[in-house]
Formats: sequence, C-alpha cells, structure tokens
Amino acid sequence: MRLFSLKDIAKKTGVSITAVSNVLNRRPIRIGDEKRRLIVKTARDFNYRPNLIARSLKRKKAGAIGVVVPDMTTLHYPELIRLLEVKLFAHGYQTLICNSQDNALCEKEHLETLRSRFIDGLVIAPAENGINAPLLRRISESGTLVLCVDIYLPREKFHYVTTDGRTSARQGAAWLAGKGVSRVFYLGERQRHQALDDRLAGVKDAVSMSQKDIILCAPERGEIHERCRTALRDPLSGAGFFLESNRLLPGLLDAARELRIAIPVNLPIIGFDSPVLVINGAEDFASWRILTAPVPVIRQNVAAMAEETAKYLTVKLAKPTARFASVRLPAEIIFQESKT
Amino acid sequence: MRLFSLKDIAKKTGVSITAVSNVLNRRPIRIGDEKRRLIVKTARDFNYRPNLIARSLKRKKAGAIGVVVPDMTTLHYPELIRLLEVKLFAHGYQTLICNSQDNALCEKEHLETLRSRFIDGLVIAPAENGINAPLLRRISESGTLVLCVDIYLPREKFHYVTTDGRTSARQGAAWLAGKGVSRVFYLGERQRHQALDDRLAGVKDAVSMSQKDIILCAPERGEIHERCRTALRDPLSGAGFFLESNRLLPGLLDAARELRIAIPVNLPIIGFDSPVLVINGAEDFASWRILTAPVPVIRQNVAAMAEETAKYLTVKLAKPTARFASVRLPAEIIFQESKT
DNA sequence: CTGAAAGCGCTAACAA
DNA sequence: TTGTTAGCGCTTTCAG
Repeated sequence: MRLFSLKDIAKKTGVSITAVSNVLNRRPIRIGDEKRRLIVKTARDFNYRPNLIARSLKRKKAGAIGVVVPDMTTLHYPELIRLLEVKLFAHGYQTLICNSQDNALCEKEHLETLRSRFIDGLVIAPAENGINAPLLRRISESGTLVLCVDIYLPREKFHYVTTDGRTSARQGAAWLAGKGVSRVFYLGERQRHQALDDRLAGVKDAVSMSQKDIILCAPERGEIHERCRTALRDPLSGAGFFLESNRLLPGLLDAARELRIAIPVNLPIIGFDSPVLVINGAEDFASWRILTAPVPVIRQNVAAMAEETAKYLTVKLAKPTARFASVRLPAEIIFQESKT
Repeated sequence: MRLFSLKDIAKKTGVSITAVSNVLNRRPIRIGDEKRRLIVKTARDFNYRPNLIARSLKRKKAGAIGVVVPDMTTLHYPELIRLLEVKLFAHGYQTLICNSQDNALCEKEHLETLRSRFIDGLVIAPAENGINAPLLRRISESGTLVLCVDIYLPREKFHYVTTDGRTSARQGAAWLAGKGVSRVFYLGERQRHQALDDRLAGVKDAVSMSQKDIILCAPERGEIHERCRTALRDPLSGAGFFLESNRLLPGLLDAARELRIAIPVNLPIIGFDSPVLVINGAEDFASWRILTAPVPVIRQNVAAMAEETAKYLTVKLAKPTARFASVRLPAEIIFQESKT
C-alpha cells in the first residue's frame, strides 16, 4: 500500500505539486489564502507524511544522526544514547544507533552503511583507539558532521565532547593519598585510548607510581580477579586502588573477598563511574558483602555530555559556519561518607 | 562530495548501468566473464557502495528494522536491543532504535517517522498498553512486519515474543509459600499491561491474596518506599514480598532498612529480573546492606528473546509465507542459596 | 504568483 | 546477451 504523496494531494485539490510542496514546507512563497488552507486541510485529513526517503534522495540529507559506540549496554553509554535520542528527536532528527563491539571491522561496516544512508551527522566513540580515523576523515570531508564523544582522538581534528579525566583522576588519587595510602595500584583496561590514558596521567600527577603497580586487564571478571589477587598478596601496608572504571570493580571485590580484605576499611579505593552491583547468584552476593562501607566515586556528567553533543549537532547543522570548541566536562567526585 | 554511483562505474567500464547493477547485485543474468570481472574490479577499486536511499525509494524497502521500546536504559531492554542489533546487522539490516518513554504520543511520532522511512519490520514493546494499536494495524496492513516483544497485546493479532510470566510467577510464589510465607505482598507497577498482569495472575494461582496486599506504584523509589513502609508496619508474621520486577527493589529496601527488617531472613522476597544495585551515595549503600543474603530471582531469557525476534524477522522477511506462532519463553528461577 | 519539468541513483520491464 | 527507458516521490529551477 502506498502512502499519501504530494501528487495525491495535488490531484485532490487541483493545484500543482509544486504549490503543495511549497505550502507544506512553509516556504516563503506567495500563494492564495484559499488554496493554502485547502492544501493544509487535505494534507491533515489524509494524514500526509512526506516520504523521507524521496526527500533524502533529493536533498542528500537524511534528517538522521548516526551514533556509533563500542557497546550500548555498559558504562554511561545507554544513558548517553537515551538522552541524545530524545533531544535529537525533538529537533526532528532520527538517531541511528550502532554497536561497534569495540571492533574496527564492525565499526567500519557500520560507518559505510551510515554513509550510504546520508546521515547528516555522526557521533562516535571510536573503537580500537581510532583505527578508522582515515575513514572518519573521509566522511567528514564528504560533508557529514563528525563529533567524537567520550573517547577522542588527539591527533585528529574532530571536535569532541568528553570528560576531563585527568583533573578528576588527580583529585581522586589525592584523596587516596589523604587517606594514608602510600602505594596506589591502578586498575585499568588493557585496551587503551586517550581518555583512559588521561586518567592514568592524572593519577601519576598526584602520586608517584611504580610501573608494576599499573594493572591493565581485559574487562573480564576472572582475569581481573586473578591480577588483583596477585597484587594484593604482597604485604600491603598502605595499599589502595584507583579504578579506571568501576566496571572493573567486581573482579577486585572477588579478589578482596578471597583474601578477606574488607573494602574500603582495609583497602581504600576510588574509581570512575557509579558502581553497579548486579546480583546474579550467591557468588556475586558474597563478593558484594566485602564492600563494607560506601566508597567515593568519580562521576562523569552524562547529562551535560548529551546536552553538549546535541547542541553541537543541532546548532552546527542549522548553521554550518558556527564555531565550536571541543569540550572537556568536569567530573564530580562523590565523597559518600557513611552515616549509618 | 558525491559517492561513487552505478553510472560512474558504467562510464568507466563502458557498459550499461543495468549491466553493472545486475552484476553487483548478483542477479542470475548472463554476462561475459570479461565484463563481469571488470565491473567487480572497478567497483572494488573505487570502493563502491550502493546508495541505499535511492535503492529504498525504488524498492520501497529500506533494509532497516524499527525497534520501539518504552525505555532503552532499564530492565532487559538494553541487552535485548544490543543482541538484536548485532544479529540483524549480520543479516544486512540496520536497526532504528526509538524510545517511546512509555508515552503514546511520542510513540506515535516515532512510528510515523519510521513508516515514512520504509522500514521492513517493526519490533515494538507497546507503550501505554497499546493505545496505538490502530496505527500498528495500519502499519501492518501496509506491508510492514509487526512483532511485539516483551509486552504483547492480547486483543490484537500481532505475533509476539515474550516471557511466560504466569508460569514463572506461579513457581516463584510457590517458593515463597514453601518458605513459610503466609501473607504475600505483591509489589508491582501502577501502569499495567498484559505481561505484567500475567505475573499477578501467576501469583494468584499459587497463593490466595487479598486485594489490599497488592501494591501498585509508579517506578519511583520514594513512592515505593512509602507504600512498602505502610504495608510493613502491620504486624507481619509470615509476610513476604513478590516483586513484579526487581527494579522496584530499591524502594522496598529503603523501607525495610527504615523498619530494621533484614531481607530475606525476616522477610523473604522473590522477583523478576536480576537486582541491580547502583551505589550512588551513602544512603544507597545503607539500604543495600539490609539485604543480608542472596534472594532468588526469576530471570527472563533475554538471549532467547532476541534470538526468536531476529529469527522471526529475518525468516519472514525473506519468505513472507513462512508460518510462525507467537512465543512464550520460560523464565529461569535462580535459587541462589548462600554458600558463605 | 503558478506550474511544468528535470533529475537525485537505483531497479525492472521491455527492446534490440 | 545487452542496453534503453520509465519511473519511485520529492525538491528546485525556470518558464509561463
């Protein structure tokens, strides 16, 4: 079944297709009030919706924004995407969300597909530290707005919206030092990118670290458990942990539980992102109980991130000459002391 | 900048556009091996990608699936969407994910937009108990495959993939009874739909309930806290809670903590979906501590849900005559006894 | 002011 | 076997 088209309305009202198009698109074209009203009325009566595909083909713009993230279920991405989707839809843009699974090939496929759909803008948290940067450059040069979010590529000219990880990490590490921690372990992701390196740099700014206290793992609980166990077996006077992301926390808790080290009382910790404890069995539960008091959290401002991203896109798409600087948003440190 | 088009290739190779189209689309058309190779080679050399917009306009199919859910950040939706996206992309479909915010108007807007983009299929967890069913019917009649997921509309003819909530709820409630619970409180969502009513029905199948022990709240922590406090103030010999969804758990824990009722030792509970405890402050932490042992969880099989959904779409799109029955997937009850 | 007409890149029916 | 051609529904230019 066909949707109602401009032609149908033109036929019904006895005016030209052009006239209908002009009226319905509110173009500043003079036309008789009589006709205008008739056109608007018929369009409404028949619930006319422009065929966005035909329009895109002609305009070479789809009214859509592509969003490519490594994983839409972890960290702050779900929330970021949700906020973005709502804001962009309010501005008349559809959002095409893609999972790159932190895999450059997969990301490339998605980018090519998005491109051949004429997206107007692309928001990306690049996979594998920007291997696809050349492709991104081509996309950008072909007229699509490219904006990095969360993960940015320092050697590329793309604008970005991210968190000022270095400053917050410095503050977080300083807090650990203030708690009497003399040996800071840094627990981070094996797969690196600039935004993560910023955090590590921030910690190094605040406290002196030996290379072997930097533990980089795949975000896989078993591996983290093992690496942390090894680290914690040493006599640990004055030890503390800085977590690059609290999504690594479960593994650390597993290790602490095994070694019967209560956190944070016997091992102060601090990390990025709110700890999310999913109870999927008695094992989980036992590990969570090793956390005996609330720990401070470095929380990124996801709402502001979405806000800035949406603003950049909508403003710049409406007025390509608008100037923008990249944004590094401050994170907030929640020093949540127990009040029990 | 324009992308490479069929015409460009035709010009470069000196054959007709049709020939190029046929070769590149692997249509069973006889053509000289010489030419075929040349075409394929030039296409690859210039990194040709078909203009999907033009193709959609012609075919009236976009190679895209719309997915509309009430909220893509809560419950099992993020995981479901992720799995779907990966599977569908592997089959050559792009996924358009939309948030209806459980708001019929917003949902309607999204549906209209999706429709005017010629999606091939629509996966929807309908908002507000299916107010937009007539629109869905129109979409279905206009040739777009419509499939309900998670939330289904019993009075409509759309196929669906959901969880057999009634059976699992019955088993869960029976477990409570087995634990010596003689008075089951049912904590559920105020906004109803069939899949939720199924759970309530299941509980009623297993235990007799008085109407006033059914507590229906907005999924808002403060309100839940208050309602649960009221319920728990009565002398509560033999009380237990059935949670329609463990996303309501935080409010219950707040109330239990206030009244110093340890869960589950003094108040057995069971509920749908894995409990997710986000620590966003000392208050949260204190409330989570009132949970002193693991509790059983009724876990929906999200992977199977995504699997069935993707299968339905891909098979039925490839072969519209294929017959399918709606699916009610069994949930799994995780009786996670503590081993500490 | 108004409308006819060209064409976006692709597909498919039809000629040659 | 191959190529020509007529659109898909919309926008936009250019005559009337």
